[in-house]
Amino acid sequence: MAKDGASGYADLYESSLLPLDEGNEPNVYAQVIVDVPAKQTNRPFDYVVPEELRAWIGIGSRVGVPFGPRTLQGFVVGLSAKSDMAAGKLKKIEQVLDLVPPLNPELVQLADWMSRTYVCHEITALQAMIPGALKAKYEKMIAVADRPERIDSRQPSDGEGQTMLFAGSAEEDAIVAFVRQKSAVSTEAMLNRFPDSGPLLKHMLEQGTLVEVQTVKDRLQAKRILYVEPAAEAEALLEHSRSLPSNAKRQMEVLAYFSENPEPVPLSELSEKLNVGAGTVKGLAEKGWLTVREREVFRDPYEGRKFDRTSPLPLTEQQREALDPISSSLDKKEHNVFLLHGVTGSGKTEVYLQAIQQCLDQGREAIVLVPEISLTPQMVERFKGRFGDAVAVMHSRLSQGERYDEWRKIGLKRVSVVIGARSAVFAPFANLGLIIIDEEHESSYKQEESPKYHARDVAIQRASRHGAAVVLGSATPSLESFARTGMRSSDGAGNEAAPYRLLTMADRVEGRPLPAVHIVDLREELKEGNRSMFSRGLYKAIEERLHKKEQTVLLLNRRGYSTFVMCRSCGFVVQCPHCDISLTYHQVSRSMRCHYCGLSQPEPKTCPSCDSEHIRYFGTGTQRVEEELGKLFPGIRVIRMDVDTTSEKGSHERLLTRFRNKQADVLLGTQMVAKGLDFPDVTLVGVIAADTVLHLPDFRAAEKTFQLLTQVAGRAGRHKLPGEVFIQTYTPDHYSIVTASGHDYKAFLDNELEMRKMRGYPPYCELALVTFSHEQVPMLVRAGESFVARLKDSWQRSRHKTEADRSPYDASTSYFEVYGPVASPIPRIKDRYRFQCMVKYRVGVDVSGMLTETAAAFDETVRQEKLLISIDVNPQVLM
DNA sequence: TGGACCTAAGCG
DNA sequence: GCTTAGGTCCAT
Repeated sequence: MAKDGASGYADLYESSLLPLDEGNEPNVYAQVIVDVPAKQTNRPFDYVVPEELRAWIGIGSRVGVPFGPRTLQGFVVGLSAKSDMAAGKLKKIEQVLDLVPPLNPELVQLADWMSRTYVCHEITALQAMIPGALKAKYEKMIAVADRPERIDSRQPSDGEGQTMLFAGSAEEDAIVAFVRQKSAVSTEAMLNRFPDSGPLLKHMLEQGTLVEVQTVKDRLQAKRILYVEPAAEAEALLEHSRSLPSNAKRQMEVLAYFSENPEPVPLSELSEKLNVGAGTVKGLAEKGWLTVREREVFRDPYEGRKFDRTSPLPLTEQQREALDPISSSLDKKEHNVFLLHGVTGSGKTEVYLQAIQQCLDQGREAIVLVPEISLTPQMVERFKGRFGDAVAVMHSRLSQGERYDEWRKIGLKRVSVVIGARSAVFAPFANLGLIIIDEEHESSYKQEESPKYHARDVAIQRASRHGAAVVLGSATPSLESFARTGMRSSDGAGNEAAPYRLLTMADRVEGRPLPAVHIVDLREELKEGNRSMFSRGLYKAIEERLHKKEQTVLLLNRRGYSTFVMCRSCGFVVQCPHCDISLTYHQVSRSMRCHYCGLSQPEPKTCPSCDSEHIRYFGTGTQRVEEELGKLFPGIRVIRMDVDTTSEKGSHERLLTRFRNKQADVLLGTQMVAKGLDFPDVTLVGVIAADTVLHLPDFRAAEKTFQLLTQVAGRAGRHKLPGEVFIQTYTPDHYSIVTASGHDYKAFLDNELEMRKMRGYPPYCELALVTFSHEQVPMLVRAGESFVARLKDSWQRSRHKTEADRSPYDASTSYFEVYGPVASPIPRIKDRYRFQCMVKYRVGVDVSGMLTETAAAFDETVRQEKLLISIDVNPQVLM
């Protein structure tokens, strides 16, 4: 498929409904990927498109197809006039599940790219693109057996006249007629119509008069409500009204209403307005004066909310300089990737908004990705305020129905901007002009389940096919992205070609200063006898804010500090019996839970190991900080934000609104308080313990620490009042903490690149992680070692092929190393042991194919021995 | 020799 | 992934 600039896909989309190929023969064959995520079915199967469905089927259609003995959901990935299969062997597509194909040819192609790049089944990639509401649901239905003559049960053929038990053969005939008329009936509907037919049905199924068939259903239907409208002109209505008996007051009122308001109105609204019952309306409808019909409506999560319209703000010099290149890229409809490096509070959002505006003015569409937790009402408001109803919002806190409806608006061309988390990158637009990824360094853009895609890479892939621009925005760009701007290409990081263009915004708007940052050495505090979790500096600062009625944000980085239960006598830590990790203490239920397998057990009263009673939960949970705050500052109003307080739908928003309205002095929380929040009266930010992430066994630990500290520090002093930040730490000299306190990204970058280069980590190479799991360790060792050997061998052979056309002086060409197998950082999950090996390879080399092939050699073992092999290309988490 | 059980193949 | 055909093994 040629990519010919911007309009290419719009045309393709239109013509995808039965494009004709070769001599104008109609495309009667469809290539379908079926809903079976298995290696042997990971290819298209040919089906006949029946005449009557031909107008409804396009590339990207969801269909129900017979597959073996059952009916499955599938996606049409191709249409053709010919098929290699013998015509007699082909089956027909049974049903089309959507009026409009939910995917388009570009997305179908993207799924193919994903399955190759991220090593997953194509169906898995396709399913990731549609909302949960459309995931297949299979329903057993009863149909009349498809055969010329049915066995007449009234004449028993097999000895004993058992069928005589069912004397009501008339009922049998009635059932057959009923089912035949409806073509297929669910068991419930059947029992509704023939209440006591249970045993008879069973018999008819055994006899073969009736058969069970499977159909594909959606999990959810579009919401429909009843609308009422007049069936005649106003004059006629009044005429009818006069013909009513004088006591039919209600009916008259309704007719009078419609004579003045002829537009359709929801039945519920009408009954409320005129205080009439549904019966009254029904009566009028039966007389033929009114019409009642169902209409599809959207479940609008923001229904009734008014968003104040905003107009573009005048740009600062540096915003203008950042926008200009994006703008000219849009003008030319060229594919470019921009890395917008702007300090917190530099006004990145306004740049996004104006770029989107331009994109919309061109008649193209835009996608905005934000990390799940920063998709706050505040954020939504800014986009809805500027673009109104043209915006669809998609995030996990919507109900399945709401999400489905927001998504439908895209296909129905009701919206041209989508703002959402990771999966919104698949918004089925046909004419994309711009994709924005805010906080591009966030690890939540990487999906940890299959398909293990990175939204940033998928976005760039999509944009390149549309001639669209991509803007990656961050105050703390990931090293991978920064390296791709070519800033450090001299020492080999990233590609020489510098595929991304760097745009910098170094100052906050209106020249507001970045907050002053104090690093507090907790070791010193301890030495001087302060055993509290608040240093004296932070204590004084909080006290001061309380006094001045300003607000404080406190960050408790819970990772590594999660609440585990330990015995103070012997040091025993309660662990999961099936997974090698500590159980987490949940205060609400007073139980111990396993984060990995979901096991839940009561909190131990005495130590299981030494019987001591000195067993208690450890870790500075947010509750403990809250308690301590209460003790130190009596009367302080604290809002706590963590998994416990934000699990309920909408609670996240409620808490933030309360804080915004100054109903609290302190906002205390985990990572979720670090991102994107913007409150004018926050002048103090405290980090309780900065090094919790730093010591995790992850090569990105320093980067994550720097990002988190910079982000949270950016919450202070964003408006008129100046801000101040306290970072409490046991390692005050670590470069990630020192550079974060100086708001010095460049200094951090230089330090970190040095480390990465020395140790051979991204951006100096790329990684792939292969994890093996099995119930027995020896099997893992054997399989793992054999895998590594095969992989190395495979590389050796492929290298000889490619080296010929590469420069012999470029030593990095051959860079390919495999480490392991070694036990995973979490050595056991759900009673399965885990080993992993890590592959390091040169940036830009495609190792996916090699990994797929190598894994294929283990098919036998996978099937027979229940070995599991999981491949993660460019993993974010090395566990 | 019949039946329970297992495995590998095939699904259009 | 699920079903089924065909092969294996054992008890009758």
